[in-house]
Amino acid sequence: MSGEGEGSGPGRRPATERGRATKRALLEAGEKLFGRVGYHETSVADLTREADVGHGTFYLYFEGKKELFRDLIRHLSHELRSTIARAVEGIEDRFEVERVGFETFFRFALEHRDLYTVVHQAGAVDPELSRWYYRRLGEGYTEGLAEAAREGQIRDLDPETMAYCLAGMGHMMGMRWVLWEGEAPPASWMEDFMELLRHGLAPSPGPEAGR
Amino acid sequence: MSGEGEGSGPGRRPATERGRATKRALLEAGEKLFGRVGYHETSVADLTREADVGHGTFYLYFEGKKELFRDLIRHLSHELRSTIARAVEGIEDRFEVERVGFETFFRFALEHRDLYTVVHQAGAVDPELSRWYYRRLGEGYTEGLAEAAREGQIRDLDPETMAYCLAGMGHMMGMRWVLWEGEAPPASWMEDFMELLRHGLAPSPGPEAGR
Amino acid sequence: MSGEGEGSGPGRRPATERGRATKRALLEAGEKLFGRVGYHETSVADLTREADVGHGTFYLYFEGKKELFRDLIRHLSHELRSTIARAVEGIEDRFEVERVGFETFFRFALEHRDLYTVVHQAGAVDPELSRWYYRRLGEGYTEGLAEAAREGQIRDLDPETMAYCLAGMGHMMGMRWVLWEGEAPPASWMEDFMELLRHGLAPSPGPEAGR
Amino acid sequence: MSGEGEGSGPGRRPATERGRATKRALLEAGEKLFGRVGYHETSVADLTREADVGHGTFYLYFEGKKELFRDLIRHLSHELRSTIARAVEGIEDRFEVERVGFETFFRFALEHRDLYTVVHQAGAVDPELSRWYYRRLGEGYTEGLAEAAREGQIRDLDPETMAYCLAGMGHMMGMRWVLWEGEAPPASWMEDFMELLRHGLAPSPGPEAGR
DNA sequence: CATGAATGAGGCTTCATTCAT
DNA sequence: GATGAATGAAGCCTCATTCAT
Repeated sequence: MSGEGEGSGPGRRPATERGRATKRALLEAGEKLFGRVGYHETSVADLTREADVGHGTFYLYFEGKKELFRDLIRHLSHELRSTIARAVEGIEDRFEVERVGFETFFRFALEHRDLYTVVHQAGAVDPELSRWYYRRLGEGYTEGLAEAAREGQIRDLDPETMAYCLAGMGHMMGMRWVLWEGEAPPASWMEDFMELLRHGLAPSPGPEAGR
Repeated sequence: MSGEGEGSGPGRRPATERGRATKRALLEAGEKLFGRVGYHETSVADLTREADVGHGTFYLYFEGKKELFRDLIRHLSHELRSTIARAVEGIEDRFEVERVGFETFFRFALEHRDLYTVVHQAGAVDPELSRWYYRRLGEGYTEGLAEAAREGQIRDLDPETMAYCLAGMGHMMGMRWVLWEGEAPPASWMEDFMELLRHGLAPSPGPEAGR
Repeated sequence: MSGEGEGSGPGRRPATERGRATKRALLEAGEKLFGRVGYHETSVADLTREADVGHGTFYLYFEGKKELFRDLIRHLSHELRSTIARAVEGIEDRFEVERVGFETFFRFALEHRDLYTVVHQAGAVDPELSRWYYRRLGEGYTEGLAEAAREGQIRDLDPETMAYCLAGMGHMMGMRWVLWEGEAPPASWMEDFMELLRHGLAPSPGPEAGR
Repeated sequence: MSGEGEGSGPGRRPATERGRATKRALLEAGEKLFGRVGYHETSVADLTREADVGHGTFYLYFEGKKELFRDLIRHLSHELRSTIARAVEGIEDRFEVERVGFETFFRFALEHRDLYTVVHQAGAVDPELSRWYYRRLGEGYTEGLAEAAREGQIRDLDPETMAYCLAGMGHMMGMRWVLWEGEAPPASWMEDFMELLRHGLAPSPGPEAGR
């Protein structure tokens, strides 16, 4: 990944099946408690209690509280990106990619609401980590938009700019609906949002007038 | 504001000029330290040391660390909204309003970088407060877009949807540039961003002539 | 009085009428708050707020919180003793003296319930003061019983022993009724109590009827 | 016990032998320091220092200072009542029960002087707890006296009244001698006290006719 | 006489982390 | 691999008291 500052590595790797189960239980406890109660409001004792393991066991698998947090973010990042990638795989039309992509994103966020909430705390827990997360997301997005632009499917603007703008819209809508209301944005919002995208991103009209 | 739950009010109000200066010094210390070091990494002792007042003095003006934080957010919210309002006052063309508005926003964020960073921690400190902040911003924005839509200046979509989308773009661009790079988004980004806005928001062309 | 330990003196004496009123207000605040909330749970700030005077004003009249407490105890001690003395003045029969004395005591405690509660904290605030209070009470009581014994009105036992025993009964009854129930001991208790005083626990002999 | 309000239970129960020893050490420290220095004058740091354990260890076994205090009172209450009960077990004559009971009480108080002193602070630390303590004591005592009255061994008065009166005498004598002088009431006091119990204040009838 | 701002020592409590079993 | 007891640094907050106005 990138500079963690103190640097680390993923705690100890569990060797036995039992160990794996323990580590998983702790990660799940982290997802649940960090998401619902907050990182700073959750103590290691809370985590081990929730995971139903001994207090000291925690340090067998993580170097500290922050590392569990990082693991969670890394995990979410990977999961989210691959889930979306899988969902849009094979779709040719870029607008369809966007529609499906965002729908997948909102559904994912909703299904992993606790985990999604965790991301929103990243900046306050470890700015570097937050940066890494968004940059990573941005890179993939930029890539996709660049290709669509090359193919003339969308307006020929700086793909990174477009990526951050689109991501921002998704971010705010996710906050507004998934985080605050606990539901996906309603159809009407999705339609208007797509309308915005469509005209905003539509390639400039063509031969005679174009740009 | 809205329901804080425990709520309370802004600590004790200073009665003398000296008191006002002390409270101001503490607020400035909070802006600086919360912004640079982070809310959870800043102790009340750090604040009083920075403000150069006795430790106990803090509690004369604030009920606790969180209240100072809230004051800061409230202050920023007000300051930001009124700064933008002043900047776009009198401008007729909605796209010009957007351009100037966002430019003002980025400049403001850059000039109050510490304070701006504080907002990004709000969700992790007090979710309710964060909600209040964004909702407040969203309301004003929605209002403006609704009017522009009524006047036919922009596409007739749900103003709230548009408000959250635009705010999201600004949010992410602010993060990318102001927070990460310490500078305003470069001109090229602003241009592409406006292009996106312009076509996305442009009123639907109507049967005969489009634009 | 006796050894205060750090010794002191009654704060500053108010010189003007206004000063006297202020000091009185503070004493009343002390009676009320110490009584209802407790000595340790009451801060000087609470006292000045209740008395509606400036915070610093307190130290014009008292050397500290403890001194106000002492003043209260001294005052109560004097008031109680003189009230009872006045009530039993002129009564010849010792049993009547006891009856009236205890009734007066309970009524007094009830009417000055806050103040009475204050005494119960004395031991925990300043053991020396508590001792002084009880010893003072004991002395007067002992005196009275000694005289009654000399006159053959009551059994010829060590008057001090009797004094402490009688005081103990009153103390516990006061606790049971005044403190816990907020009312004077009911008539039935008073009767049985007097019966006990008069004849102890031995079953009434009644040569013919016994009971 | 009864309604503590916040109530809770006795901190965490130690699971190992080592834990039990630690908790015991803390309780003993509490008995000693609360007794000699006073509840409010004793800090948790004092307690852990005396018990020779780390500061944080305290909170493994108690929810706070007050809970240790409560444990102490509960413990004393139980200990005292069972000690007296054992001492008077099998004694038929009620006056002998009283004599032995009070002697046992004074001896107990003397041997656990620190702990006994703690009780005297209960009212100032937690009025509810104090009430509980005295009521509990009163109940058992009332019971015993009621039975003796039924058997015609003692005067037929309200047993509760008698219980509180007798308890009061013991209380005050305990204060006068155990607390203030550090010794049990001298034999002369005990004799006169028993005489009082037996016959009350009425003058002894004299050989022929009394008064 | 009165005030209220200011102070800093000191109390309570939490918690990440270590370690012996 | 697992545990839970132990720790002490560090944080938050209160408050009696002083002092300049």
